[in-house]
This record gives sequence, C-alpha cells and structure tokens, in this order.
Amino acid sequence: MQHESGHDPVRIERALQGDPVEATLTTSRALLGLVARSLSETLDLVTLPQFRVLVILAGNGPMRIGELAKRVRSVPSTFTRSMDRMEQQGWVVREASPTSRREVLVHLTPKGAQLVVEVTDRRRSEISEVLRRLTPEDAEIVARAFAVFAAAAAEPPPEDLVLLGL
Amino acid sequence: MQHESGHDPVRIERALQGDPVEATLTTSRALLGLVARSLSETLDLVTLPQFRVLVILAGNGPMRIGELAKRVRSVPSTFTRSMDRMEQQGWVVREASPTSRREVLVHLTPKGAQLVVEVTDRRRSEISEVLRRLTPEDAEIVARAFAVFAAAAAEPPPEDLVLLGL
DNA sequence: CACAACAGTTGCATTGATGCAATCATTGCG
DNA sequence: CGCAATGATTGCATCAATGCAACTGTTGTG
Repeated sequence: MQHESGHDPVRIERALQGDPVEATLTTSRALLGLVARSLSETLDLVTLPQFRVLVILAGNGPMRIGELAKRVRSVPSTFTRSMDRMEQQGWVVREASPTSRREVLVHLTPKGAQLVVEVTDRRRSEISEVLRRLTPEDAEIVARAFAVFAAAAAEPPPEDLVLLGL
Repeated sequence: MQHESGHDPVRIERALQGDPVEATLTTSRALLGLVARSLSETLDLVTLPQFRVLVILAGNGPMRIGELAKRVRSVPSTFTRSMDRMEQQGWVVREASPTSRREVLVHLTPKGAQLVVEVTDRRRSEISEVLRRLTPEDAEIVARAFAVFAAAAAEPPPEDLVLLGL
C-alpha cells in the first residue's frame, strides 16, 4: 500500500495494457489535481462551502435562500449566517423577491461571478495545456473517449458535485 | 452563464464534434462526481482535512508529525491538535521515533487504513460500473485514451491533491 | 559543556460551519 | 377574518481548523 503518489510502474503498465479501471483511476487523479490547482488560489478568498454557493448561483441564477440551503445540504439557520458573511464580503447580495415579501433571493455580485469565471478559465487553460502536449491524433482519440465516458457516467447529481464544489 | 449543471446541449455537442477541452471538462465533472460520491459517507466520519492525512499516511507509511503538517500546509500548532482529535478517535496513533526522542511518528491504525481502502474500493467499483455500460470496444478506446491523457497530464504534485483529499 | 537549532506541545484568540429551538413577518387557506 | 404553514432570522451552543507566541525537551555543534 506504499507509494500511492508518484508514478507507479505497475499502475501505468496495467493502464497501457488496457485495464480500464486503473486507467480511469489514474486519469481521475490527474484531473483532480487539475481541478484542485484551478481552485487553490480561490480558496484563499472563500471557503469551499462558500465557493459551492457561488457555483450554484452562477449555474442557476438568483435563488431563494432556503432553496440554496437545501442544495448545499445545510439548514436555514446555518445558511443565513453564511450569507451574512458572503454578503459582507461582497460575493452575493440579498434582494427582496418580486413575488413574495417573505422570500429573499440571493444574487451573485459581479465580483462573485468573476470568481467563478476565473476558476473555470483556469481549469480550461490547464486542460488545454495538457492536450497541447498530445499529437493531434491523440487529442482526437482523447476527446472521443472522454465524450464516450462522460455520456456513460451521466451527469453527476448536483448534490454530489456540491460536496467538492463543482 | 446559466446552466452550469445539467446536460448542456451545447457542451455535449461540442464534445461529440471533438472539442477536446470541452470533452475533458465534462469528463472531469463526471469523475469529480464519482470521487465525491466515493467520499460522501466517509465525510460523516472524518473531516476532509483529516481524510487527507489518512491518505498521505496510507501512501507513504508512518511519518513525522512536522513533515505531515508541512504536507497538508498546516502549522505545527494546528496540526498537533488535529492529531489529538484523530488519535482520540482511533484513526492514527503517535509513536516515539526510533531514531530521535524528540520526533514523533504518526502511524495509521487498522481502522484508519480501512477507511482509506473503503473509499478507494468504492471509487473503483463506481468506475467499473460506468465502464460496464460501454461496449468492450469503447472500453478499450477509453482505457487507451485515459492512459495517454494521464501520461500527458503527469502525476499531480501531492500538494495539489492534498487540497481535495486524494 | 554551553548554546543554538529543532520537534513538538500548549496558551490564547479567531473564524467558519453546524444545528436545535424560539421568534418574527408573510402568505395562503378554510 | 383567523389561524396554520412557510421563509427567514436570531439566540444559543458546539466543534474543527487556523496561526501567533511562548515554552519544554532533545539534538547537535562549536
């Protein structure tokens, strides 16, 4: 069980020989590293739970505070306070709902939206860089394979993604 | 910017047309969901920072407490207390170093090792399940492509992985 | 031997998240 | 209208993580 990190000759061997599970595991670690890197600067500014909120808002537009709380598996009391902090730091704003005066909608501020964009951009550019190291033929193979895999994996339910923030 | 989650027709289209970056992004989300799921039960037992520690120990064997702290970008004072908690809960044990009496080595307990194994197993089996949905030919393509990608991406530095816990 | 460097712990203070219970305002329904 | 349900906030209380500064013990070096 030693040597979980570092190029493990056995694992690579198996991957090249075509053990799909091992290849997928290795790739998932590579992608995770990439995701983590894309997030790392950002996590100096917001916490992971906070970033999840930003991502959800970026993806779905303004949302009721309770609905948002449910999405991140939090409870209203916790979440109200979390919003206090995030609003104070300028990532989001509370606004009265146009339909009901007891509902409060949370909006992303430009600053908050920007943060999410930066992470996504960073992620895209990191991916590009990896792909640039491939021959065009390999890149084509990879793209096709990824599309196939992604289709089979199905879009992960938001509750799962929320766990790690995107 | 709407609709970050959910099947985005545009993104899938581009993936199928062969935009490698989009395909990779989609796949990374799928894999992230999978990783998150493999972790979700476990995070009821330990925190993410704590799980990182378990993973590092599982991969490298017993380690000095300061070295471990450095790995997770923590400081000794923080880390001592984190070890207190983890030791009390039976995930790790402190043991005197055989070489120096001022050093303290942290060992994984069987219980701690087990936890890491469970997560990895869960991840493997989730991956298997996705791959089972592919035709053998597609699985072969995927395996080959993943191996290629993983090689190009290079093993992520441990500091990056540490950020998300494996 | 003496003193500096090192490894780890402890005191203290702060922050973010968590959640139960109670409260306030609003809404919708009988 | 009146009252129950709803949405959000507030009052606790707790816990994990963070990190500076001071301190204890150990090692190694001049």
